[in-house]
Amino acid sequence: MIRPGAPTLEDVARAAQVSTATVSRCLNSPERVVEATRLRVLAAVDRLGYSPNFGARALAARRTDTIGAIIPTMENSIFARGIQAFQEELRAHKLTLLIASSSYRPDQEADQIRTLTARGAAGFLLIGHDRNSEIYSFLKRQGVPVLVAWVYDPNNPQPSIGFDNRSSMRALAARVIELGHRDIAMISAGQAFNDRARDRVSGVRDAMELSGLEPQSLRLMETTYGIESGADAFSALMAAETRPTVVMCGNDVLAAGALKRARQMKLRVPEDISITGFDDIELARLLEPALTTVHVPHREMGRQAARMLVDMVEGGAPQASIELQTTLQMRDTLGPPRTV
Amino acid sequence: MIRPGAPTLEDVARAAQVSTATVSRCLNSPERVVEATRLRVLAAVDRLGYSPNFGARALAARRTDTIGAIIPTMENSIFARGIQAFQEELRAHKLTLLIASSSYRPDQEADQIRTLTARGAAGFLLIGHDRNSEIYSFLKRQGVPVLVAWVYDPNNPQPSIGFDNRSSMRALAARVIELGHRDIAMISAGQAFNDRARDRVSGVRDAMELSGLEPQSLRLMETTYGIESGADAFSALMAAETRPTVVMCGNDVLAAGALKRARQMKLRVPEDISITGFDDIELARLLEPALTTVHVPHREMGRQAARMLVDMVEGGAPQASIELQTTLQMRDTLGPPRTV
DNA sequence: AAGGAGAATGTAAGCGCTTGCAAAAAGAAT
DNA sequence: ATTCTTTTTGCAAGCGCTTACATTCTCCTT
Repeated sequence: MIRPGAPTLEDVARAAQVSTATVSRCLNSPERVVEATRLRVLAAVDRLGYSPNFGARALAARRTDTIGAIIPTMENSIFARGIQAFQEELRAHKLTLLIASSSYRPDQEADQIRTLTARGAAGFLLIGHDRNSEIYSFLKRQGVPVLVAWVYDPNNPQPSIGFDNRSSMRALAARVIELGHRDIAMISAGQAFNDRARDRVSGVRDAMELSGLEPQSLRLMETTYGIESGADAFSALMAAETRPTVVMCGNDVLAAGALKRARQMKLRVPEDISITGFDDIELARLLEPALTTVHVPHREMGRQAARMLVDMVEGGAPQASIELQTTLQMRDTLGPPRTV
Repeated sequence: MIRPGAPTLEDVARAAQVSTATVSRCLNSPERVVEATRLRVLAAVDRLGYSPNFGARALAARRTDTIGAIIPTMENSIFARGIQAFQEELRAHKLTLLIASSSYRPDQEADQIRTLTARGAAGFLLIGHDRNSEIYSFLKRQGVPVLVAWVYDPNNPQPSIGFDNRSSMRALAARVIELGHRDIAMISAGQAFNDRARDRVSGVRDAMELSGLEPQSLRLMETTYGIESGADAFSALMAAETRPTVVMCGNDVLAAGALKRARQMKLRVPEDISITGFDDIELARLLEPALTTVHVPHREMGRQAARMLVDMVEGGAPQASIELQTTLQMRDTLGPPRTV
């Protein structure tokens, strides 16, 4: 795991007959070097195939220009669009983004945070508030600011940018109830260490309560993330004596699984059973019938998150959380219940 | 972009009343430190929230334990599964993977290669052979080995692991022709700097030639990557005087777009028009009707790629390319042509 | 109790880079 | 020409860490 021969600044300096300081300046503030010299140096850089050593540079300059982000999964596009926008905006600020994924596991997330910190992350974008307080204190001691995304919680002192998962889901559930559904089931991702999942469940219960339904009557199925999990949870729900008339899913991936299984079971959607999602990923429009879901402004969130985090890292000024609005995306998987 | 207060090895050493060498040993080869000392040191590490500085460590140890991978896109799951397996296998070898994406652009890929090299990548996984030779010579001068994946080309001296895109597509096209299709259209990703796309087109032409069809009669539509692009290309193809009876797509994402547009145009698949894909990503099974495509053993490829690359980085022994087999995944979007 | 082997720890050099300061070179003004 | 600026370049310290080597401490052996 060694790179013995890689050329160094000194090699370039020797080849160009200048000092290492001059080479360094050529690379970092070219205007401070007269053209003749600069050309000579850059030629040497090219000829030798020189590549600066980031570690050494960061060490000497005490600056890394690096931001870290840890997302629960890269396997699907739930976070892809937002992170893409985040990265683009960071690049405009000449910052590099280091991405890692945690597979929805708190321990892995903690690991990745340490790894990226070691590698110079000067600020972090993390998803959701829920995590061990040790991580926050570690980051505080390291002097690394954290911005939480995909949620908005004005009551949490930790700055965040995102949307109100609870009220968003409440709005969708209200629409569901308005259509006449009384027997509601829900497939949720694991609620431990996942405030988004919890809030979405609460949102459904809120709506039930507001409409005079018994919140406890919600048939809740908790499962791991993934299409197959969603499908299996759907089967379990449908195995009940009296079937629900609607299955609300905590996200589009679970909904895709539910929909797939519904088709396998020859159930017509939405005539026999309604299904809803959350996130509005690209997949939602491709499914047949197209998925009714909650649209989240991912790109906007990513872009604004980058700006906020840059401010936090540079200015150190405490940032106020920002709330983004979601919208109901009515498509074809939600209809009135069969017998109303 | 500074982290002023972050504790250093020296801070820990002082707190634990030992030398920095001992702290370093505690962290890297704990068995060389007597337990009493070790406990004291680790306690100090914990108390201070110490995190090692990767750059400094790499500098001193002349070792980075880091591998880089550059994939064309993270936006969809074409590469996700393979890279996931790749990463898991690397982790088993105590190596960290740094991932970057190039948006299918050679210049961005070159950039990312330089960036990750600077950050210590001791080996690279790259997709496909096609790239500027300068990049290869740069990497050679840096002493960084490269493994090419997602393709298998025994004629290329560069070691690779993957499958034969050309013969895989030929097999699918042969099946298409066997079903009676004579009027074949194809939607391909851009062929410039993309040997996979080129090979897949060649594969279709091969099959046509073998069956006595004129390869030049293939109606080829080249487009950028993405669902919408696939949909638009499909529209363009269908605007022709005499419509093709089958549209073969260079990958599943384009096929998803084509299928979506076909539905919008009220065409029945496969009765009115057949559509095929390539890759067999998760989406292929979710589409309605489910997509006929070529299955690629992504996980296997990722795992084996990791093993090969580790060998290359450690042993330096030149590796022989490995071929993996694809299989036809017949599902529901391919049928006989309408009038046969 | 002395000597020696082996284990535990410390000392200090140096990895490749940036940057404050000083020196040298190049113009500008007299 | 001479002096004064201003620009361009070099010198050298030091960023946080690992590791070869030197030193000290333990614990046997005799």
